Formats: sequence, structure tokens, C-alpha cells
Amino acid sequence: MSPPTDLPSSGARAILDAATEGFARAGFDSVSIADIAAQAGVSKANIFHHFKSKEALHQEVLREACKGHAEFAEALLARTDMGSVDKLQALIRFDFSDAFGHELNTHLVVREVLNTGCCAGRDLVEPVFMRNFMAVTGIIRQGQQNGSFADDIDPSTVTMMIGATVILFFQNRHMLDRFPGLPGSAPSDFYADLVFRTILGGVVASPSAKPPVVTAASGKPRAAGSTASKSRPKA
Amino acid sequence: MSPPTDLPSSGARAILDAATEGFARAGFDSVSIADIAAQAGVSKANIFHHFKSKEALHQEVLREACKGHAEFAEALLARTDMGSVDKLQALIRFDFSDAFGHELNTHLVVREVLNTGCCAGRDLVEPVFMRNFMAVTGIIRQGQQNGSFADDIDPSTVTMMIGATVILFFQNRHMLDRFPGLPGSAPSDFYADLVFRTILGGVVASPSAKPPVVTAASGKPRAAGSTASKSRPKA
DNA sequence: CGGCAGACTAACCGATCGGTCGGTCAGATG
DNA sequence: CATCTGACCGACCGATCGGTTAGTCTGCCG
Repeated sequence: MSPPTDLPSSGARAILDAATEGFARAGFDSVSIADIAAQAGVSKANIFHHFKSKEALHQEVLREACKGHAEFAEALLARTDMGSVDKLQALIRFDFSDAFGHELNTHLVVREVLNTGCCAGRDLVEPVFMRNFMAVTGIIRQGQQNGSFADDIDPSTVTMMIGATVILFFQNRHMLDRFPGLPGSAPSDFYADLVFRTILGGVVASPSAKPPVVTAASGKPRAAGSTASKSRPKA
Repeated sequence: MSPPTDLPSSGARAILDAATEGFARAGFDSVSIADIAAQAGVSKANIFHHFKSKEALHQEVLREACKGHAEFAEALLARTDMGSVDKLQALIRFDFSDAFGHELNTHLVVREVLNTGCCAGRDLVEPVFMRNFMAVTGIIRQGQQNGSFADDIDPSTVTMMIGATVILFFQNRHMLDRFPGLPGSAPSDFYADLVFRTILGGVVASPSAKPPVVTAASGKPRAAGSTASKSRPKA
């Protein structure tokens, strides 16, 4: 299946591939060692020859899955030849193409993030998640400092919105055409730019006539302060 | 065997509660009937007296979890005494308080959405998901028609961004304070308004300043349905 | 009282779980 | 040649899985 990338022998490689596919598709508890062995074309015992336990195999699969994910955002943060707006677009495009281009890995990581606290794999995924998070907030803060982005938006919030949106688009990638206005199969850049434009400009119609908050022009970094401000829908 | 939709007896109620907690925390395959029985304080066989199988119990738990979720957005869509901006804020606030206020249900539904295609419960969750989706896009389209929201944003994209952000905030609710600038424990309205403001105004600094994009200032609703319209920043 | 229905359980079933054990086999090394 | 090593496997283990059976207990209707 995959080219032998690392030290694992061809047998171990087949086991890792089969385990990746199984864990991504069904989750740790839902795929058995027997399933993986059958899929990999090896015996059950051979799996325990290469990996000391099912959990160790899972850890190895996760380690492979999230290897080198945060590097792109960190490199982007360090670049000096790009504007912040362009960086933001490049970031969102990368996130989309990375998620859509490595479906198994994305599925694995999403599954792991879901099991907050209770899963051992969290210790593996979370550092990568955190590194990426810090890099993205850094890019947004850069933009605030050089005047590209509004001072009163919260970088953490924007970062979470981007990450969350990529994940939800990914999870619904096979039924996007059931959402009015969205094509089912489009290059991931299409969705990326859709999201990029929305994140950048917001949804409000006119830049000046808007009733609510966010009059960024004031230039004073209000930071994250009061929660409620404007008119109160009673709902 | 009690009828599926009637009010369950005290025993069945305890089983449903225990199953809800177990399925939400660990997932279908990771919690056993024995676990649920112990948690509910009944015998294993009694579970099969009230529910014909583990899968049927799971279905019942899911049915309870997503009961009446789409109603709020649909009611909001129908209201005529609120502006679209206020509707958007009310919607996001509701989504946050609903997710944070019913942790088990939220966890269950997120877990089910993750298993796209392969899980029987999808047929139960997806209609609710779809109804809510249609109502939210309807609210945004209302705003576009009455001039509150920009014509060139895509309602489906905005809807997915809102839903995705709520979920990611929820999943990381216990470590929000590890994200710089975000308090760990805050009323859900705090996060809701943070997201609301970002969605509404976007991240760009000044409506007419340096960034090439988003010069929506022309003030005339372009009235075109096309999603791609304005100038195109290239990465 | 007897009859009956539903809530409930201990004990059990075959299947499958993660994991182990003893051993085969190919190839490198001497 | 003999020896060793690591990849590999069939058979097996105890535990646990979802689910069944046979039966107990309780309350209600006649």
C-alpha cells in the first residue's frame, strides 16, 4: 500500500497501514487485532511480535498520523515576505488540503480529540495541536500588530473557528452537496477560500452602518473584556 | 418490553441514564452491557428485558439526546419582531448554552456525527442536524434579503462555521484557559458573543484600508447569488 | 384463593476479545 | 557445516463480550 517510509519492515508496515485504516474508520475499541491481522495479511501473533500491545500499536499509528503537522503554520509565522492576510489565506488553504488529502490521519486525530481526558493518545496529539494553535494565533497577532487585522478580535477565538470549520467541512465532505449552495466535490481550495473570505470580512453587510460592536476603527485594543454589550434578544 | 417512546419505568430510566453516560463518555463499543447494568444498579438480563438489544438501547439513547434540538432555530426563523443581527446572536448564544448545558447529549451527538456512514444512529441524528441546518441558513438568508448581511457570503458556509465552532469550544471546554486570552470557566454567553462578534465583523482591520479584499463599501447589495465575487487575494 | 403479567435476577451460552506459547523457517555469520 | 536471530504462525488461554434461559418475586384482577 504505502511505500516503506521508515524502519518498519514490510510486515510491520502492512500492520501499521491496516491498523491506521481500522482505527480511523471504526475507532480503537471497535477494531480487533484479528481484524487488523486479516487486513494486513499476517497472523495475529505477528502483530504482538512487532508491537508489544494493541495500545502500543495505537500509539505508533497516532505518532505517524500527526507527524509534522504543526510545521507549516510555524514556518508561515516566521516568514517576512508575506502579508498577514495572505498568510491567513495560505493557512486555511493548507488546513483544508491537509485534512482532505490525508483522510485517515484526519479521522484519527479528530477521533482522538473527541476523547478528551480519557484516552492515552491525547498526550500524543495534544502537543501537536497546541503547537499549531500557538503558531496560528501568532500569525493573527502579527496581523493585529501590523494593522491588517482588527485589534478587538480574539486570536484564540479565530484560531478555534478556523480549525473547527475545517474539521466540520471534512466530516461532512461526502454530503456537502446536500447543503444548498455547496458543491459536493470541489478542490479543497474552493472551501478554503469560502471560509477565508467569511472569516476575513464577516457577515455584516455594510462596514459602517452596522449596529453592533466591532467598530474596529477606534483603534483602541479593547481586548477581551465585557461579554454582553449590544441590544439583547430575549429569545 | 416497554414501548419505545413512552415514559420509562424507574428501572428503565436508570438504564437509559447509565447508558447515556456510558455511550457519551466512551462510545458504543467501549461500554459493555455489564458496565451499564452495574452503573444502573440492575442486572444485565434486566437490560434485555427493557431493550431488545444493545443497539436498540443505543438508538433510544440517541433519540432522547437529540429530541427537540432544531426547534429553537426554526422558531427564531419564524419570528418577525427581531432583526437578523439579533437573531444571529440569539442563535449562537443558544447553541453554546445548549451544548454546554447538556454535555452528555452534546458528546453523544458529536460522536455520532463522527461516524459518518457506518453507524445506524446516523439516520437518527442526521435529520435533526439537517433541520437545524436549514433553519440557520434560512435566518442568514433573511438577513441577506433585508440588507443586514452581505450578499456575497455563503449561508451554508457561515452555518457550518457556527456549528463547528460551538463543537470545538465544547470539546475543549476543560482546557480553554490554556489558550491564551480565553478564560477557563466563563458563562457560555461569553464564548458565544466572542464568536458572534467575529462572525459578524470578520477579522480584517479597516473596511477600506490596506487589505485588498472585502471592500464591500459600495453599499449596493450586489444581489447576485454567486459566492465568488470580490477581488481575490492570492496566497 | 388462583391465575397472570411484568419487573427482575443468577446462571449460563457460544463467540470473540487481547495476549501467550512453542515452534518453523530463511538468512546472515562464524 | 553449526549457530544464532528475527519474522512469522497455529493453537491455545482466561476473560469478557452480547445475549438467553429458567425461574423468582410482587402486585393486580377475578
